[in-house]
Amino acid sequence: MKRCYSTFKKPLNSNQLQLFSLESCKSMNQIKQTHAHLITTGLILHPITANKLLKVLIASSFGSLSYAHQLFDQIPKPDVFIYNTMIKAHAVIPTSSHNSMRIFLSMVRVSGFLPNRYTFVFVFKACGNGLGVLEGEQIRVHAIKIGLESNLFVTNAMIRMYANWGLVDEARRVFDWSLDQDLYSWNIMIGGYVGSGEIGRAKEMFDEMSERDVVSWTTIIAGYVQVGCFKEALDLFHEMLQTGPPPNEFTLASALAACANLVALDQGRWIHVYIDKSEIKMNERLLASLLDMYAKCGEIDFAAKVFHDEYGLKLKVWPWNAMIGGYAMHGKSKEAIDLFEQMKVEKVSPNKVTFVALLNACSHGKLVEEGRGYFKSMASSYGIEPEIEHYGCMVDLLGRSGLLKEAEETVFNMPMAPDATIWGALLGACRIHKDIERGQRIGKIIKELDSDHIGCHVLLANLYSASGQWDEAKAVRQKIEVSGRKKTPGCSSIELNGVFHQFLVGDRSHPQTKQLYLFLDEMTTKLKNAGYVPEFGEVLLDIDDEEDKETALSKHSEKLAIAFGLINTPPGTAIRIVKNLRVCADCHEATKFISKVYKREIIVRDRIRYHHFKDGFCSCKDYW
DNA sequence: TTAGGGTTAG
Repeated sequence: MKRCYSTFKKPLNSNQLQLFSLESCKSMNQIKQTHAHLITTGLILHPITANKLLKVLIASSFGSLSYAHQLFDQIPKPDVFIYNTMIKAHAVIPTSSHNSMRIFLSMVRVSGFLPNRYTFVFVFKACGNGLGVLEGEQIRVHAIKIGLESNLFVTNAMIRMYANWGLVDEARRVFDWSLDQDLYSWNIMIGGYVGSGEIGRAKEMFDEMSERDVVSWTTIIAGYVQVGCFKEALDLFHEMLQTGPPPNEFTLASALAACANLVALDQGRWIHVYIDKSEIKMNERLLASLLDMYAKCGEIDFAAKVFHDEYGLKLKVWPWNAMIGGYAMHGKSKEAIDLFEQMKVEKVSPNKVTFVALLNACSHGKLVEEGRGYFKSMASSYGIEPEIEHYGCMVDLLGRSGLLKEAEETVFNMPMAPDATIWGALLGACRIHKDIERGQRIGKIIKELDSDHIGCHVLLANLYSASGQWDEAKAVRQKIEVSGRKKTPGCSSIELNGVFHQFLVGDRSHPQTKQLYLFLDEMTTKLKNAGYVPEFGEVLLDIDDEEDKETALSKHSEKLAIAFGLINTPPGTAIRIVKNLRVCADCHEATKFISKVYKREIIVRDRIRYHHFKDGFCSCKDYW
């Protein structure tokens, strides 16, 4: 406001006045009015004015790229600036990047301009953002001819382009050949390795850096989060706090993701306080990470409080998605649906992630009709075409609620090829409802596809053993072993005073092992006295002896972790466990009894959702 | 002298 006032006090010439009114445009209508005015006064012929109008159209939230493009087509003699502005605008939109190329070629061939270093930065961006290697190489030849290939900005854009294509070795070659590299070059390379899943090489480069800024740190921390090394990510975050630059909102979002996945509530809370105390600007993404952390640490009600307190960010879709996803995880389907309806009232447009969360909520609450309705509304009411993830949700929803035929039909009628997750959802449903015939049929398809998804084969083996067909189960297991692929071992962890303790099935590596197993024996007896009966259907090995079956069950990783929690925490405190796979029926039953017998709240997060055990009941109401 | 490169959900 102050600046506007002082600008008005100074006398302006008509040109300045036009530029000023352009920048203060608040709607498409105002832009159109100004545009008309620029035409009548002839000012539109001035390249700077035309470019300014283009920029407003491209950069403002209400502007439109197609209008900008129309304007661009009407400019009789666009200068290099205007060309570059248009190339850049199209470059950042993957579906539009071919337009960048078209404009570039027209600039060179029709107008006969020599591209400058800015031009190449934008065109390379477009190439890495939706165009192919052929186009990129073609542009590279142009750059070499003009002698701009060695310009640092251009080189960095090229490194980024190759990294985007997944050609990280070629990116590295450009990096190594480059005469000088700066912090950006290094950060782009590290980001490239991270994007290709090569966290080891990313870390090597990170360690070699003579100087690291906040982006270097954030990239490597986010990289560890991406590959599931949450502990390493958090360790690096602590190292950064001690020796590195102050974290920014990007860093904290990644650190929160690590806390969320480790169920490290104390550290997550610490970051929340850090955000409030420091100058970190809360944005919709950081808020979403914060809500996700609270939800994943079991504090869904507190997440809701934070969400409602941050009213200013309620116009963005990210926090809504985090909350709806959080409710879904906790099986609070009604709350998730209410929030989605509230979102409509607030006129926040949902995106595809919103529907994944919403359909998951329906799935966990067995809300078949609602799920069907929302799935249909995606395309008809919101213009969002369902993607494979949404079909996955539907297969899961239908299958788990027992509508196996409809679930199978959904898979066969999908507009895209089903992936391993889809087959897994269907097979999982067959297992829950003990539909051997269908399961075998699905299993055969999976075998034919020779899916790399090891989980599918394991599910098939489990389906056989759950129905007592030990020979078939053995055969599938042997095939898995022969193929040399490894089943992900069940692993549960618990945080105690900031230290994580991990347990595998039958783990004997923990220092407290002896005490732990003694406690487990005692615990099993107590549970049985309270009415607990082991569920042998979950014993996946061909064991004849009842007693041995029971021993196999009692060593499941979540039981070990819970026992460890019971031993090491004061009576009455909640125990938080995180498991990498789904919780098994027997552990689920046992944990209900533990919560009652030991008077503890036990919050277990499995691969898909939360189980909140209290007084002998679970929040999932035995439907998961 | 109106422009440039790197990092954040399911």
